[in-house]
Amino acid sequence: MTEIPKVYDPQSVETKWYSFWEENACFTASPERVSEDRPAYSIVIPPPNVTGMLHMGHVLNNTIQDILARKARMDGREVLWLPGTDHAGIATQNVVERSLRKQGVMKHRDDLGRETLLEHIWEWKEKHGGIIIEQLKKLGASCDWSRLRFTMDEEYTKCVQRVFVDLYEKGLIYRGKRMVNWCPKSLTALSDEEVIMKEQNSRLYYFKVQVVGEPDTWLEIATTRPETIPGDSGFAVNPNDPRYGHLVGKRAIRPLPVEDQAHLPIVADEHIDIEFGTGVLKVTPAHDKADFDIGQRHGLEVVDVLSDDGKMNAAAGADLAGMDRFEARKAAAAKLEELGALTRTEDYRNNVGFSERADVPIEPRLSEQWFLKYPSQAQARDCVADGAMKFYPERWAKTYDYWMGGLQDWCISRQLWWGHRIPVWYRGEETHCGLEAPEGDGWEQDPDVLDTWCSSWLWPFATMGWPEETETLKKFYPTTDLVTGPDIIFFWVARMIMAGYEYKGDLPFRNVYFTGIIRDKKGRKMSKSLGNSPDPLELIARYGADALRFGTMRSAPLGQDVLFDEKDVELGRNFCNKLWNACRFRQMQGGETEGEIRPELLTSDDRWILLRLGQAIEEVTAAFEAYRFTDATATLYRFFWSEYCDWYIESCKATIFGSDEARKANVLAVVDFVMGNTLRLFHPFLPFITEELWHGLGFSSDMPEEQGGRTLMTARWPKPFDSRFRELYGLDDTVDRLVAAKHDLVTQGRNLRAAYNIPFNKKVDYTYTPAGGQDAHEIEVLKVLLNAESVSVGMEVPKGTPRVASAFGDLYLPLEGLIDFDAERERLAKELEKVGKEIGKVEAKLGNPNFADRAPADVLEEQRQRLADWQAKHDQINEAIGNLSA
RNA sequence: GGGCGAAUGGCGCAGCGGCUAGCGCAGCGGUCUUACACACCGUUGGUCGGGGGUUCGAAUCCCUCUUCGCCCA
Repeated sequence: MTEIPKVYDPQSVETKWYSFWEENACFTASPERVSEDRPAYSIVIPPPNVTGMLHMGHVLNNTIQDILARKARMDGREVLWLPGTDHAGIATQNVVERSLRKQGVMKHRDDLGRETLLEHIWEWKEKHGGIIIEQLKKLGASCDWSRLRFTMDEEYTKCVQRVFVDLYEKGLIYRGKRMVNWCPKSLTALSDEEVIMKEQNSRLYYFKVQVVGEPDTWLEIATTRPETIPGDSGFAVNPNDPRYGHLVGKRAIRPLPVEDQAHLPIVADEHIDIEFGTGVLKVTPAHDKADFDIGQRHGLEVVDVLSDDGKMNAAAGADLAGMDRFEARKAAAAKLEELGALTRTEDYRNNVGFSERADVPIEPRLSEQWFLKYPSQAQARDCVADGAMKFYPERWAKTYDYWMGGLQDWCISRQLWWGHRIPVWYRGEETHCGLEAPEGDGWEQDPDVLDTWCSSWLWPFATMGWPEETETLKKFYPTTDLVTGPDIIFFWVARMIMAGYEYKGDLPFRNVYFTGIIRDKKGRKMSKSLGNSPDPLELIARYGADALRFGTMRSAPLGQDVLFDEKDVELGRNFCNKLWNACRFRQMQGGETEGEIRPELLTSDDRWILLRLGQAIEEVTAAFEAYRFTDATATLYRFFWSEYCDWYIESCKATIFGSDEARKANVLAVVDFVMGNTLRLFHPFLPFITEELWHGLGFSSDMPEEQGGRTLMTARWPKPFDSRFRELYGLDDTVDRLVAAKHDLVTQGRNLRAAYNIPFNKKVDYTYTPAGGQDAHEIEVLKVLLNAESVSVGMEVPKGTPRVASAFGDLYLPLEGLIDFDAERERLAKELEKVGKEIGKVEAKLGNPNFADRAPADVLEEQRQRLADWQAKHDQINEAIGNLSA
C-alpha cells in the first residue's frame, strides 16, 4: 500500500483476497481442531438449485451466513460452513426439456427415453451446475468448498435410499391409491405444500336436473366446473335441509353426456353446506377431494373424465372428449343451455389451487402414489415450543406449531425422471423395497422419483457423512444456525427437524434465522416478468461485493421484508470509500504502526473516542447475540462515520498538524488502536476491504500468525473494555460530558457563521471564554473544528456581539461593526421561546402533586436536573439579549 | 372465515411506560477547507393511522375501528 488512490477500487482487491483465503485454506473446517477452547460452529447452506443463478434472495441469505461464520471465526471457533446444491427435480427437468425441445432434439421426453434424457440433464448440470457456486464466491462466501455436496451425489443418494427403506420397514412409508394434487402441465403428483391457493374471478353455473319418475320435480345445482358433470355419480344434500329431505333415496337424471344421461342417487351427507349455492351438491368423486370422501361414504362410482394432461377423455362424452378442461367448461355450459338445463350464471370469487412450479390450476386426481407418515413428530414440535430450538424472529414458532399440529401424510412420489428413484421393485404381486435390486429375473423398478424435499430434509447430516459416525458429525452436529426464508418453513425446515430427530436423535440446528423477502423499493416481489430483479453480479461489478453486502444488511431488519433500492448499494460503496480514505489519511501521517498509548498524553478527544469505541464494541456484540444485523450496521455507521471521522479525526488534526511530536505520536497510537478495532468490527460485513486495509496499514505484522497475522479473518473479536482499561486511560462519564459540550459549542459556533451567511471556507476570528480552566490544546481544537482564523481568549467584545454558549464555555463571533442588532435579537428571541416552552413542560410535570408522589425518585431527580439546566440556558440567553440593548 | 405482522417527518426504519421522538436517504442553503465532492458544514420537515381506556405520565400497555401485507382454510 504505497501510493493509495483517492477512490477505492474493489475489483482487484476482492479477487486478490478471495484467492488468498482459498489458497491458504482459511475456510476449511477440521474436526481435529475442535476442543473445549475452540468450540465448533457450524451452518449448512440452504442448497440453491444446481442450475440456478444468484439472485437478491441468495445475496441476503448468504451474506447473513457469511457474517455469522466470519464472526464465529473471530470468536476463536472452528467454523464449518457447509455448501452444496440441490437437484431441484421439477425445475431442472423442465429447464432441460424446454431447451431440448427448442433445439429440436425431442418433442416429448418419451422420444428420448429415460436414460438418454438423464444423460442430457447430467450434461446440463456439469455445464451450469458450478455457476451459482462461483457467484457465491464473488459475494465473499467463506464456505468450506472442499466439502461441496450435491443432493444427487452417490453418497447422498445412498442416504436417501437408506432412509426410504428404513421408513418403509417402519411402516411409515406406504403406497396407496388416493386423491392427490396433480399438475397437468408437469404431469406429476405434488404435495399439499406445492399447491398455492389463489383467489380467482370465476363463474357459478346453475343448472337443473330432473328427479326420476317425477317430471315436475327439479333440483337446481350450482357448480364452478360444469365440464365435470359427466364424471358425476350422485347428488348430495344436507340431511337437515328441509327443502330436500323428502328426495333422499330417490334418483335424478345427469344431463351430460347427452348420450349417457345416467340416473344418479340422491344422498344425504352432513358435510353439505346448506348455505352454498342451492344446497345441492353434484358429487364428482374422481375430481374433487371432498367429493371423493362423500363418494366413499355412500358407495358412489368413481368416473374419471380427465386425462393426465388436463384434457377431457372419452368418458366425458363425444361433445367434450379431447377438449382442454377450460375449453370444455364453456362447451359444457353451452350444452346445458342447449338442453334448457342451464338456469342462470353469476360471477363468483373462489379459491383455486395452483401448481407452485408450473403455475396452472392443479387437478385433484385419484392416483397410486407413495406416502410418508412423518416420523418424530412430537419431538420436532416440542423442541421449538419449549425453546430448545430458537426461531428468529420468534413469531414463526407459532406458524410452525400450527402446521405441526395438523400434519397430513406427505405424497413423496413424483412422475419425473430427474431425482432419486424409488428403491422399490415389483414382480407380479411381489414387492421388494431395498438398497439393491432383488435377485432373480423379471423385477421392475418403480419408475417414479422422490420429491426433492424428500432428499433435502436429510441435508444437515447427510452432508456430513451419515450414516457413518464421522468425526465431522461428532463435532459439528447439531449445527449452530440455519438461515433461510420463511417461505420454506414447511417444505424444508420442519421436515429437517423431524429427520434430525429420527436419524440423529437430536435437533439439526439450534437457531433458525428467517430472513425477510426481498422486494423492490415499491414493495413488489422481485420477479423476472416485472424486470425489477437486479443482477447481483452486475451490482458487484459496479459497486463491489462489500458495498452490496453492507447496503443489503443495512436495509434488512430482523423480521421484515427488505425493500431493495440500488441506492443502498451506492451507500455501501460510499461507506467503503470513506473507510478507505480514513485509512489513507492515517497512512499519510507515517510514523510507527500501533505505537504504545501513553495515558498521560491523552487529550479529551482521545479519551472520548476510546469511550465511543468501547460503546460500539458493546453494541455490535450485543446486536450479534440477538441476530440484529441491521442494528450492528447502524452502530458501525454511526461510530465510524459520525463519531470517528466527523469529530475525532477532525479534532486530532490540531495535534497532527501541530508541533508537539510526543503528543502527535500518541494520537497516532490512538488512531491505530481505534482503526485496528474498527476493522475487526467491520470484517464480517466488509471482508474484502477490511482485509486489504488490515495488511495495508501494517496491523498484521505484529500479530500472532493465527490471530490476525496471516489474515484478519482470524484476528480476535474486540472485547468490551474492562474496568482496569478504563481506569488506566481515564475513560469515564466526565469525558463524555465535556466533549459533548465541546461539540455542542462548535455546532452552535458553526451555526452562527451560517446564520450570518459566512461561507465555511472563509476564515473568521472567534472569541472564546472557557468554562473551566484555559487549555491551549482545547483552543487549538476549537480553531480547527470551527475552521477559524483565530480563537482569542478573554478578549472584550463589543456589546451585542453574537454569542453562543454551552458547558464548555462562551463563544463570540465578532463582526466588526456589522452587527445586525435586530437579527441577533430575533435569533435569541426564538431560542428563548423554545427554551421557555421546555421549562413550562418540566414545571408542569414537577408541579403535579401526583407526579411528585408516585414517580420514582430517580425520575424525579432527573426532571429537577433538567429544569435547572433549562433555566441556566434561559438566563444565558436573557443576558445576551440584555447585552444587545445595553 | 382463522392466525400473524405492519401503520412514526417525502421515502426506508429505530424507539416498545418517563431524556427536547431519534437515524439514514432525499430536500434546501453554503463549501473543491492539504483523507474522502462516493466528501464537508449548516438546515427545513413529525399533534407517532382514527377513536376510547389504564396511568402521576403513553409513540410505547389494553380495547375498538380503518388500511396494507403474509400464512392457513
